[in-house]
Amino acid sequence: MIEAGKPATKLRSEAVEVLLERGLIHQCTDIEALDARLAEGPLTAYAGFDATAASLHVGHLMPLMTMRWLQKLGHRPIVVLGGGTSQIGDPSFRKDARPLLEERQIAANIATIRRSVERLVDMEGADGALLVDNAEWLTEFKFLEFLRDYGSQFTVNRMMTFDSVKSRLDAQMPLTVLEFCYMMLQAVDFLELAKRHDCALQVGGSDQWGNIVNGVELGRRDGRKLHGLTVPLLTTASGSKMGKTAAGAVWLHPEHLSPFGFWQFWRNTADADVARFLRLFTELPIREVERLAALKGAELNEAKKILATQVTTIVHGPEDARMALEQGDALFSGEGELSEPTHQMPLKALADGLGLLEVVVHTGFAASNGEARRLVEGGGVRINNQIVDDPRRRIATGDLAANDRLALAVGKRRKALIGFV
RNA sequence: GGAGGAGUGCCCGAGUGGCUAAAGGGGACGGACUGUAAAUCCGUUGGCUAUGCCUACGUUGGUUCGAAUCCAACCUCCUCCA
Repeated sequence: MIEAGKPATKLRSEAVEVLLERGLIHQCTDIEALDARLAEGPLTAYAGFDATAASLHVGHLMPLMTMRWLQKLGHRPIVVLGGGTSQIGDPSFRKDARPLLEERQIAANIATIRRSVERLVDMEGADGALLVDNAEWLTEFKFLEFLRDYGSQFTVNRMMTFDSVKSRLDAQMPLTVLEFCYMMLQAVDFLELAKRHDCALQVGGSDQWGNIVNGVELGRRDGRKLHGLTVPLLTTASGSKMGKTAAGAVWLHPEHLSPFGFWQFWRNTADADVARFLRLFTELPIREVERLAALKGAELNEAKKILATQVTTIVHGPEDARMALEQGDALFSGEGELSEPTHQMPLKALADGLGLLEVVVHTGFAASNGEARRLVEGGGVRINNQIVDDPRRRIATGDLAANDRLALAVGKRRKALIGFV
């Protein structure tokens, strides 16, 4: 296996060229072979997402952007929703087992994730992207058959060499057979997609490398040439994992993070990250990316707005992006206020006695009551533009503006308008 | 195979019986400054139905009124010897 990077020979495919240029390639099983294959003609590629949370987050955006580029360049994406694998839980690089999800929960998560995915890849037409659920085939297997057909293709020896499970074994934490088999299932997914849809490439996060390699190897035993590609781990210039804020992940689904909150996240990008993020998360021509990245000082703020608006357009659509841009401008240029609610809470809650902390947590600006309390005590929380430093403060009808709305701000940049209905 | 050292909170790392939800640093978040940036300075940094309760110092058991701290076994990593 070749780790990453630059092919020794000249590139032949536009796809590899674009993905490299965009910074979307971290590792590849065989970049030259993939390049040659992509140059030959349309290829079918897949990226899988487990339904472990109710929404995708910005970390998932990179494989999805890869899918978009491939589609744009004439290839066909398949997005696999892990209705089957989510029942197992991927142990990769995890210190302990995930709590097992209920089937109902998985189904609900999948429905939400599906909506985000449908925005990101074009499902229309005969050549459109496919959206499939691996429960379709994984739940069909009979245990003995599965063991005989696939269990014989894997050795425990090989499986234990993967870093993704090694950490768990080293830490002497239990790794159940259930979890250990996850990589087999993902490998089988790949082979199944190869058989059903002639899929020959799997794209995933760098933590998926082991799972992907297993699929490629399984394919080889079946006489197929499959390829694997990982996107880089998303980090900020300051070196920390990105996509998680103190209060949690940056969700793609509007119910979990409002389009305005999403826009704000990108608008708040550090100077040093602007160029890289424009490459990774927008589809602006490289020439334009370079022009924007070259802006100096405060002018870079324009580039950040363009970044935010572009990404928001891709994820939430042009309408929401435009509104977010307008609200952002109004909010930070002068006395403007949010005009549309970013969050909803039941009006009834007021009567029952609604605490300020609860509201802060509800907006996602704090992950727990304790954190919300600290924010309030530190003078970082404002209601209707007034700093409120009493954590026991309750929200009453009198706090609401017209239309039963409450303006809440945490820090200078995070603002919400809560609509009570 | 033998001898020694180590495993701590998101990360690094101090702590060798109560004053330890655990020094210090990084990161993150809030405040000041600014360009909704960076750097700098100040503050905060386990959870909860909260004058209390729960969870946390590799794992499991033990000693003790009381353990991250002592004992035993186990697991993993490092160094030295064979």
